[in-house]
Amino acid sequence: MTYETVHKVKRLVAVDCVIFGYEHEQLKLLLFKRQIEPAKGQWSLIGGWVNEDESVEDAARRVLQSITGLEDVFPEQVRVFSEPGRDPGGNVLTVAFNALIKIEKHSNQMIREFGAQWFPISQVPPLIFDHEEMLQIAYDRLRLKATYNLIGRQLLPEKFTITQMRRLYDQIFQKSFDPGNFRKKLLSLKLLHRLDEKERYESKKGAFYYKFKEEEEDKHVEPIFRSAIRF
Amino acid sequence: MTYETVHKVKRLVAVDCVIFGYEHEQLKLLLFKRQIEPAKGQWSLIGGWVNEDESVEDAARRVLQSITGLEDVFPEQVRVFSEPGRDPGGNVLTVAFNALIKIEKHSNQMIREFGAQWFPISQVPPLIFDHEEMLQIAYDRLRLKATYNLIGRQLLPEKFTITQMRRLYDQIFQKSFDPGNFRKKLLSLKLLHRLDEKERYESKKGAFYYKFKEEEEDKHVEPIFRSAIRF
DNA sequence: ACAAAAGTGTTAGCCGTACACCCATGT
DNA sequence: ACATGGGTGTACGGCTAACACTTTTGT
Repeated sequence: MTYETVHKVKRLVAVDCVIFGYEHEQLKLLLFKRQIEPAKGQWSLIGGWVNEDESVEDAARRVLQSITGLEDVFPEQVRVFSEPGRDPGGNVLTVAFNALIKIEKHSNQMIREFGAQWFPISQVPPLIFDHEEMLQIAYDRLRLKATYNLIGRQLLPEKFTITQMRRLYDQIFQKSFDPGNFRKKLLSLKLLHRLDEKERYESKKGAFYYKFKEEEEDKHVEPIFRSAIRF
Repeated sequence: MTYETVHKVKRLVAVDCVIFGYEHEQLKLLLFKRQIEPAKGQWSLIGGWVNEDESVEDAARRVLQSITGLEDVFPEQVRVFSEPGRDPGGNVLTVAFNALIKIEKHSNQMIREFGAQWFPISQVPPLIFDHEEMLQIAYDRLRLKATYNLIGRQLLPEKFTITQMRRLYDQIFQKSFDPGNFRKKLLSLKLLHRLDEKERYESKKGAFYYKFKEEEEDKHVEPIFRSAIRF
């Protein structure tokens, strides 16, 4: 440890996870009642300390696993927040992460244990410290990603209809995409393949289920809709 | 300091700056001969430790100021690199930053003092540790930014011709933009205003100088060219 | 028969790209 | 006069957005 011999300043390093989920045709955010002082009992993003010999990605995965019980989450860095005084409890450098979660899949018991609650994205309560700024930036990043990648694999069920995907995009961008145009654009990407099975509850006619093609993991695409870019 | 009472792991935190410049119609990168072990004498990005009670942005600005003598640099976060073992000298978490510099403006004396050298972006030597990955990601980020913002204010002289701006974009995207189309697109953004003065060296006819409008600082625009997005 | 969502078709307009072409001027 | 980059014009193709229209089927 070459650098240890000279005295260098070390910092407390944390991760904060912005956990998005999708349920009842609503984009939701998972928030927590803070367990420790300061600001105990107020709503916040879920965070955790980064251990020695651990990457921030691993720390985020560890935190997400402990909360949701899920192993297959893929947290993505948003950015670092390190203004002195951003956390009244100490000089903490935190790395914000985005995570997408299937709400129905995770353990609700864990959630209850941690005093957590899903909030519709349009009805988020006041948050501690700079967490509202973090959320704003994380949400912007999610929309940017949704513009250039077809997201939904981690938010929708394994098989889903075009309409379900459209409703998800409606939620993310807070607008209504044209059903016909959305369908054509989506299928033109060739990232999905149709199953021989129909969804029969949402419409009389029934709508074919689709799945993501396995091989097209996170493929970078042209903007889904030009108008979606603006925000 | 609430969190200090319980023992928490602290980390060495550094910043690494990816410094882009533009000179002789070439996009360049400022690299340094590393002054300390390990890997002393090899090429690297310039880095620095983050002090207590200092944001990573402030640390990046401080490092850039100490190297270039410039006060008005606006480092932008790229992302965190924190894999254990990424730096053989110790367990260092580093935040990568992009910075754009007017090459002719900064103090060359400082540069010499630090064993620094400008490299054309296409002729970068091998770098230490994970700095090549950092550069790759930083460069991708620069191109993304150049797609949605008109950059150049910090790379070109105060007044410049449309052709000079086009050559900068040619360099950034490693392609040749069509002169006529680039001109029309650029002017349609209405981010520049024309001066009553002409550049007289590069062509017989002479080309009007343009300046950035002061009020349009970092305005978010539609993609400059659709084809520029792909990379 | 009607409603309601699935799915297809059509059209107008915008915009990117390619490329032709004139302009101004120093040699 | 001619070469050179500055600057303008045009035309084609592809895509978006708006919306009409057909299909299917449960009630």
